[in-house]
Amino acid sequence: MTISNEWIPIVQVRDASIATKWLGKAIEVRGWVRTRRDSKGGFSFLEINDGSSFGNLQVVAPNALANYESDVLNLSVGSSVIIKGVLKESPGEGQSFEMEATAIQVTGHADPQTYPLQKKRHTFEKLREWAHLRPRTNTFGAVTRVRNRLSYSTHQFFQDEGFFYIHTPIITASDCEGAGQMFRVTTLPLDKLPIKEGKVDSSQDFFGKPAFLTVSGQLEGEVYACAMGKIYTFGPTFRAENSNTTRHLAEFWMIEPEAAFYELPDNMALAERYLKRMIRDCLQDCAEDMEFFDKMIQPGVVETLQLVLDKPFEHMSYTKAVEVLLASGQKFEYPVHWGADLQSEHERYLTETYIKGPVILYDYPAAIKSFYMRINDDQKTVRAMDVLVPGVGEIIGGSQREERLDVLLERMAANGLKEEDYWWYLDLRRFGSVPHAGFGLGLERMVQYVTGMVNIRDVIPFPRTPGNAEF
RNA sequence: UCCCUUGUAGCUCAGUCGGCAGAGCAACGGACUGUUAAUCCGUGUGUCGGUGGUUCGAGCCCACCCGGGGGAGCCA
Repeated sequence: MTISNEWIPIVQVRDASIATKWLGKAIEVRGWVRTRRDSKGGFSFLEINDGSSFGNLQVVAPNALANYESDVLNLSVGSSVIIKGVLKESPGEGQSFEMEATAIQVTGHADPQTYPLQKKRHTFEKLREWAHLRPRTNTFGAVTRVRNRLSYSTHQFFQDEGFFYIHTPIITASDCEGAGQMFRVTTLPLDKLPIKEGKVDSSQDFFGKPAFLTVSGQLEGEVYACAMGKIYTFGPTFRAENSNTTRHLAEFWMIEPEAAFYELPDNMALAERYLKRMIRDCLQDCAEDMEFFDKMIQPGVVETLQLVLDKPFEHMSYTKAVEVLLASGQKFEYPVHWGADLQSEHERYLTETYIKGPVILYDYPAAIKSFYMRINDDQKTVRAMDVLVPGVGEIIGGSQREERLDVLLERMAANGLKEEDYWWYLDLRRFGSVPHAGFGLGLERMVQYVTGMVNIRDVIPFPRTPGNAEF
C-alpha cells in the first residue's frame, strides 16, 4: 500500500456537521487500536483513536481484506494502523458513522503479552510509572486536550485584552527572589569545587556568580509592564522545596500578567475575566472531554463550572475572613487569629463550605506577605489578593506592587534585603514610577480545577517531584 | 521535612494462629455474536520490594534500607 499524504483527523470524522460530506466516499484515517471485536459474520470491529478527540472511530474490517487473517486478526490494543475505507452510516447503536475498511496497513504491532496498557482499568499511580504510555488512555488524552485548551485560552485572552507576551528568563543570576527554595545551576565540577576562603568560589562559575532556575518571572515582568503597559509571561517555574502533596510540583507552568496603572480592583477583575474565559472555552470546545470528567472523575464538575460563569466572584477582605472563621464554630487544627496566615483548612472552609465557589481574599496583614506588595493607608495590611477555588485551594496569588520608592526601601530594610541586589528593580520606582499590579496562576492547578483530577502529578505530562525525574 | 499508610501473578487485591502461594481482571485457546469495557467455557502465571535477624519452619514476627499513596508545612 502506498502512503498518501491526506488523512482525516477522527475528531472530524465523528462530527456529523463536518463528516456528512464524506458519506459514501473513500477516506483515510491513522491512529492506534483501542479494541478489536471479531464477529463470525465475516468481519471485525476496530475502535481507532488518533488523539484528536475523546471518542473512537468504529472501523468495520471485512474478511475479504487480503491481510485479514494475517494482520487484522492479530491486531491488539495499542497497535498503530493506516486505514483506507468508505464512510457509512452505522446500523449499530453508539455511533452515527462508521468506516468500512478497504485496506488496512499495520505500521506497528503491540505485543499483548508485554504491552502494559490492556483493556482494563489501571490506577493513576500505576499509570504514572508508564508516563510514556498513559497519554494513550481515555483520562490522560482528555487531560491533555483540556490543558491545551487552557493554554490556548490564556494566549487568546491576554492578546484580546492588549497584553504583550514576554519571555522572562529561566536562569536567574540573582538569589534574591525569595519565593522559595531554588535549584542551583552550575557548570563547576561537582567532584572538585573551587574553594576560596572556605566557600565555593562562584566567580569561576559560568555566569561569574551563583545562578538558579527561576521561581517567578514577576520582577522581570514588572520591568516590561513599566514600559509596555500590559504584559504576561507563560513559562516553566521551579521550586526546590521538598513538597509531597497532591498540589505541588518541582517544575510547573505559571502565567503571570502584570499591568501598569492597574490597582488591586483592576487586578481582581482581570483575574475573574481570565478564569471565566478559560472555563467557558473548555466547556464549549472540550465538551466531550468535560462530559467524561463529569461522569467518571468528578460528578457535577460541569454544572459547578457553569454556575461559576453565571455569577460574580465573591470578594472578602482578610479581616472579614478571620471574622467568618472565628464565627464558624468549626474546630480547626490551627487556631485562627488576626495576623496569622490562613492554613489549608481555613481556605478550604471559606471556599468550599462558606462561599461554595471561587472567592477572592484581599488586604492581608503586611507581616505575612512579600516586601513588594503595596502598603495600605492603615499601615497594617497590604494590597495582596488570593483567589481560592473549591477542591484546589489557592489558584492565584497576586498583588498591587509598591510603587513608592521610600516605602519600598523601608520594607526591604525591614525584611533584611540589600538595596544593591535590587538596584534595577528600584530603578523602576526612581524613573517614571507607576501604580501597577499582577498575579500568578498555576496552570496545573487550573487543569485540576476544571477537570476535577485530584493529583497534580496527573495533569502535567511528565511530573517532577522530589525523588522523581524519570522520563 | 514531619505524621499516617502501603509494597504478594502483567494489573487490582485476599492470604486467619508462623506450617504446600490464592481470586478477579487482562493475556492465551475454543464457542457464540452488527459488536459497543460484548458474553460463555477452558489454560497459564510468582526474586511475596531489598538486606539481615528470630525460628525446626517466615508472605506473616524483629531491625535497617528502598519505593508508592494520603495528610501537614511551604506555595501556584
